[in-house]
Amino acid sequence: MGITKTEGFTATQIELAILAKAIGHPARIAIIEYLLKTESCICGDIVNVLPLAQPTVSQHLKELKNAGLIKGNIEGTSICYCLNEEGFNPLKGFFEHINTQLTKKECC
Amino acid sequence: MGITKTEGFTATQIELAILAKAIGHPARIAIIEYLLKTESCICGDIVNVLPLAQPTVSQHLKELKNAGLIKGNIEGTSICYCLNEEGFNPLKGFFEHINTQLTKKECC
DNA sequence: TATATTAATCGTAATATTGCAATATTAAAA
DNA sequence: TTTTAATATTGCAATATTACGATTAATATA
Repeated sequence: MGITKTEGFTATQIELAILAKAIGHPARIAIIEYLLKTESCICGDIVNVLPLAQPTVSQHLKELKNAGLIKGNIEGTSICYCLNEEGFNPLKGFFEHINTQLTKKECC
Repeated sequence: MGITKTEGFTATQIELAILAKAIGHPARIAIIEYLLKTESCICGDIVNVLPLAQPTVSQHLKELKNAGLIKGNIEGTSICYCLNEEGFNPLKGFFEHINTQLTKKECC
């Protein structure tokens, strides 16, 4: 079907899935890494860094923005994108949870 | 196109994307959570916990297995699935990296 | 051996994603 | 006001994903 069933899952599970899915593309990983290492929150030269056409990059930026992982500020003709710290919190918590639980058990 | 371009991205970026994508579905989040909290690595009753049909669950398990996030051991007619600790390391590292880098900068 | 039981696989319909060319939009600069 | 520059949006085509019924495969058990 291509459509993801949501009934029967918790809001947290759905939220985590949406966030992980947003990160689940090399271009979007690359964008996050770029925004992480750039001093000033650089804008549209993200396009020059990625091996993708401008509309495609714009689309990926939109998805990260929808997921709440980045935010964009208009600055003249260009737009300053940067990471949204709080956006990462649910996933951060999830991995911390995995980390503490996993060490307690050994099976298979 | 639906096909993800990989040329131009680093192996790490592609690896992280594949892992994040594998986690990017409520059912697969639910499976991970279930395996985390279950003492013994319980098997096919994962199907009973999820609001999805057995073939669908089987498919999700396969994807988690392909990504290296879980492993399965045959036990008679049933299969014992459990988390693969090392499989989470790349993402764990990625989020630690984000965490340390993010606090250093404040913009937008 | 016949029969359950459990889980994987196949086939398929519905929908989502990815990528890009073409075009539109927006705001600065000339 | 025209032009230019930077981004977003639209409209596809190609491919991937999701979900499930039907079936198969594999192993216990009677």
